[in-house]
Amino acid sequence: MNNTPPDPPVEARAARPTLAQLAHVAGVNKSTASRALRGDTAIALATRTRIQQLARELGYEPNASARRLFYARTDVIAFTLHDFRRLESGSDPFIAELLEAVLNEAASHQLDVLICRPQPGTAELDSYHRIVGGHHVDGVIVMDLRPGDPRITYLCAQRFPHVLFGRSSLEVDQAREYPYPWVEVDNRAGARMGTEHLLALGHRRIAFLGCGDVYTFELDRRAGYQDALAASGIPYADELCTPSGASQEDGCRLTTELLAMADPPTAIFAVSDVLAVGAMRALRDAGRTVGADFPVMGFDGLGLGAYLQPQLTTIRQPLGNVGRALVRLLVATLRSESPPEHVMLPPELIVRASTVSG
Amino acid sequence: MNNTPPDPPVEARAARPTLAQLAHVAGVNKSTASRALRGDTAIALATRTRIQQLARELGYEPNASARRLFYARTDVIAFTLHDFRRLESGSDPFIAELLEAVLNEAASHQLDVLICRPQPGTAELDSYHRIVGGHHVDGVIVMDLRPGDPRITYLCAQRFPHVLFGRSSLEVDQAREYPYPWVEVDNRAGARMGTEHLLALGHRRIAFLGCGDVYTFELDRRAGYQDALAASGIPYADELCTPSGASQEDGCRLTTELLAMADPPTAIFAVSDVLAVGAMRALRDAGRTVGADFPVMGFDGLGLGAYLQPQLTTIRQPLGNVGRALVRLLVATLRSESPPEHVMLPPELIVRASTVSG
DNA sequence: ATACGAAATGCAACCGGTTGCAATTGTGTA
DNA sequence: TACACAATTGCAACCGGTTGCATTTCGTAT
Repeated sequence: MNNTPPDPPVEARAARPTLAQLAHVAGVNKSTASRALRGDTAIALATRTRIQQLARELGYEPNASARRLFYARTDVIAFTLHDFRRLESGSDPFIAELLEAVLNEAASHQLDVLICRPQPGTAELDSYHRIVGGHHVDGVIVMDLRPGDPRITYLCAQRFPHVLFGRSSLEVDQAREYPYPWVEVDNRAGARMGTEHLLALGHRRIAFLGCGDVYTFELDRRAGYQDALAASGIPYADELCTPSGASQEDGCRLTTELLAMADPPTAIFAVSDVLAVGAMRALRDAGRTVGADFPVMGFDGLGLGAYLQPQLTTIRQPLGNVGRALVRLLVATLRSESPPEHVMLPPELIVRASTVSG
Repeated sequence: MNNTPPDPPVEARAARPTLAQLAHVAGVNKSTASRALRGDTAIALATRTRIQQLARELGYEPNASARRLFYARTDVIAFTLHDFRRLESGSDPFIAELLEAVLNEAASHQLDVLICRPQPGTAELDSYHRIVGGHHVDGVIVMDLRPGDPRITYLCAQRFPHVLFGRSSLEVDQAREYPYPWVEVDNRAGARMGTEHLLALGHRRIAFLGCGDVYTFELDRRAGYQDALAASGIPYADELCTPSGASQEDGCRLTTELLAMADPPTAIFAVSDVLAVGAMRALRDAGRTVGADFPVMGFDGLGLGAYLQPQLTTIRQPLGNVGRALVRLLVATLRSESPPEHVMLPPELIVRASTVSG
């Protein structure tokens, strides 16, 4: 039984032949082989099938770099992460859920996806220069936009195909159509809906837990929060809206500070589920009970919200739809099929035990 | 103020010049420009700085495809996902945590990362043929191995650089050194540790909740489970080890079936945290209390375990270390610096409220 | 002034595919 | 048998970098 010779487990290296080698074996010219493989009917059927068969036998695969060089096209798109984004489920599952949808949709368009995180210690735009200028990819998905985002400026100046998740600044986009597609969740309406939910529960001092006013999505959510207050005739209190940071720890810390105020808030609207988790921890540590007693709500609608105790009320972003739309619109732009589409998706209020008792 | 002309927001397309164009502007030959940009001291210092300066002004970036064609190297590595893996935090945060570490480590080696999910409806190996044969990437990270995994066979036959997270079959690797690096968490020891924890709590009928015997990691964990039973003189009961599937729902369903047995288990060891979550739900639905009363433990040590109510006892895999090691070893292989390293990392038992009461 | 070696730059081929066009072969018709 | 024309296939240039080697330019020693 076990008398197989002690070969190394790797066989002699398979040749992975080039087109020239394949053609040589087939006894035809490189160009003939190329046409045969692409199914060009100018090549006689017999020759065509013979070469295709041979290619299969030899395991021929066209060299991607050579092809890309000729076509000036890579069939790869980039998914670019901002510095603060983390994939780990503990800190930022948001990206993971979005990426999942992007990967699936990209696969169905025969595109590969390159994930780019800015190199630590380099300027933010460096990776864009390299990736975009060097034609590493055909298009870019950009998220976590800020007003006047320099990445957008660069991509537009280069006329490089891209799609935004979000918008870089309200003013510009309202004045004239942005010449590239974007997908956005109506953050303002969502935040208003969430704040109204807390107002309907009878709360008047509602803290707005943000991560800092840098990002457009936060500005929009803050505006929605203010809309809701104004509609109820409640004055906006700046001390209830101190920014914290993006992590759970930040949310926990700021909530502790809020509770120590002379006139503390009676409910918390967090700008993300992750911050809400931190707020819940702070409240628990302070001996408070999260729920109808002291409501906390998040924003994003991540899967983890359903695991929490109590389960988290949140504004769900349809990240699956967002991811699919991003890729679909980017593909349309690459094919320049049509003027850029701008998609605004509605968020959804999910009421759970963290704001109302079971 | 607002009297700026109604230009389109994109400026005239920046040229993104080629090397030839750059050289022409500089009044030198293509080859001189190339050498100047790479800092070749054969080029006079004055010429060199002049060309570098010009390149900066024109925003020149070398074309990646051309460079890759010449060097037969892409500086991209592939992270290949198996069919059943999902990134969403609700279903499989495992990948997200691993990927996070891989991305960071890759960035520090100046490598880009391509994420590959097999195209739906195509043979498993198709994406490997395309990516590997077509030189899309320099190396591949492979995970979710099965005994006799065809991907491994292919990669070895092609002598294509790769690194495994896990091993494809115990027998082969024990008989002789695998010629490529791998990183593994000691699944067998981990599962034994976990099972012993449940045994120490006095349990004798411990269910092993698996996702099917396809993957090596599960076979190893099952072996560790059996080791622990054997060491305590407890007979292995096949009916307590029915496989379920990979999702929460699978874990929930199988647990419900287990509870309906004539002689049901009194504790559950799940092969993954995700399955454990499903088991906990089934128990809650059945009116049982998870904890000292009916312990449930998982495997993986994902961040979500700390959010659960009760918090989940688990065997933590050091996914950060795994990810860093995978990239580091793959890079070493690409540089063929040294014979392949094989790294075995110890898992860690994290005892929380799902097996012992607070 | 002449020669000579070093310094600086240019020429051309190459990486592996693709394609316009020319050249060859083969078929049908006058 | 000769000729027109279609069907096949080959030649060569190109995509945008890189590099071996030849060539030019310069400073310096004789």
